[in-house]
Amino acid sequence: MAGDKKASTPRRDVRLTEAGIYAAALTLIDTEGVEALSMRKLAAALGVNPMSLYHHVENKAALLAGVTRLVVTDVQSLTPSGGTWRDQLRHLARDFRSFAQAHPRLMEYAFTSPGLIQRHGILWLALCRILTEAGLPAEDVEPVGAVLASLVGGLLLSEVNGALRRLVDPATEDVDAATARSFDIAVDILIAGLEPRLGLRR
Amino acid sequence: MAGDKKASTPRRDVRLTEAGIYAAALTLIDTEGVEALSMRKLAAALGVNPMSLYHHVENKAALLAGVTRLVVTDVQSLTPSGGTWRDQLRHLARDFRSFAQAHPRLMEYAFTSPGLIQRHGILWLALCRILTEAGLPAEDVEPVGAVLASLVGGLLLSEVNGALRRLVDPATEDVDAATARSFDIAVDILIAGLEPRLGLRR
DNA sequence: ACCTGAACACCGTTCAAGT
DNA sequence: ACCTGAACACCGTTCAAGT
Repeated sequence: MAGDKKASTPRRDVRLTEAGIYAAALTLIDTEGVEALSMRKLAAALGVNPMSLYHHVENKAALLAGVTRLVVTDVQSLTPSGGTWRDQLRHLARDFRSFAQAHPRLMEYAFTSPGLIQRHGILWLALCRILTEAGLPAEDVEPVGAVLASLVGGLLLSEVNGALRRLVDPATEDVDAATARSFDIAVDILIAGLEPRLGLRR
Repeated sequence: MAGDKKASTPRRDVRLTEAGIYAAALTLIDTEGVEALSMRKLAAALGVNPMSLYHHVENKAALLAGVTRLVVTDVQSLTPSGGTWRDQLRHLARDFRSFAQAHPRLMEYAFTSPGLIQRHGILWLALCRILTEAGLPAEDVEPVGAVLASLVGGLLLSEVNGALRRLVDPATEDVDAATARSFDIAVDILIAGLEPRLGLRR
């Protein structure tokens, strides 16, 4: 109703800002995919000269990194909450998944390049805390955590890029249910697989 | 000694062929990465006009798919062999890993796009067979197999793109040993996690 | 300080023309 | 049949110039 031709942000002369650029880039990515994002198209969406972007963003790589950072730090809402370590791990995995599903096109890129899960990032710290509380020996927490994060990341990537859908029987009618089930299976396997590594205390 | 400027293949007038194009593309990818592969550079490496490629390959996407297929069907050497299902699964995982490590730059791309692991492909069939023989209920074989493939794929991607290296303590001196250990941890977790899903027979 | 136009060195791909 | 040159519609980015 507002702007038909100029996408959703006709912010003509509103003064360019780094955050504004990231926001516009994100909606472009969500709509058309990362491969469709170009500095020139982004500038056009913002109603600005392509070169103006370079005053706020170093280059395209930095732009993509910035957008990813913006989205990933948005997941602050991780509820560590109580429950058994199993429940907490399951909860964390779900958070990770819904975060991936919020911006699947971006995730296709983000999972590919390293640095999605940051050391000292929220996901990482939460994961390590849960593993420690579960009774995993201290020296195993980081290596096992890294492995778990990579495994789950891979699963989410397969879900997001359709590889999982292609592997599971293609005749499935309810795709969403099938991939949700896949996710549950994965988390169950990982939790059960963790069990023997924990200390004697349950 | 032979050709210094023209890369390794100075195949001037040897008549262009689909296989030759794939081979040249693969060495280019192995050397400089997928993002450095362009139709024009590839043509230059072959000593040929860029447009000539289009007589043997539909477009760049088909080229990449072809190179991936070429490499992936090269892993025929999967030794199903005997041993417990645990050993066989471990063996299969290692095959998958060494295949990823043979062409890491290509894998960065291949893991990202769906279709690396094909239904009815060798890896997939071997995986399903092992799971069946392990005693996994028949209706679980495909969903669990899809999940395992995605999980391991994610781990290998993290290894290949450096995400894993970044997550595990960056002060590690022997990086290869650390990522090899990560892989062993992952496979152990997956095998242990599979255990409770198997039938009563061991 | 912020923005811009012109320009450079690239892309993938189409198409009509050559042999 | 196979190859090519010119051309089209794009890229990211630099740089000197404008306000």
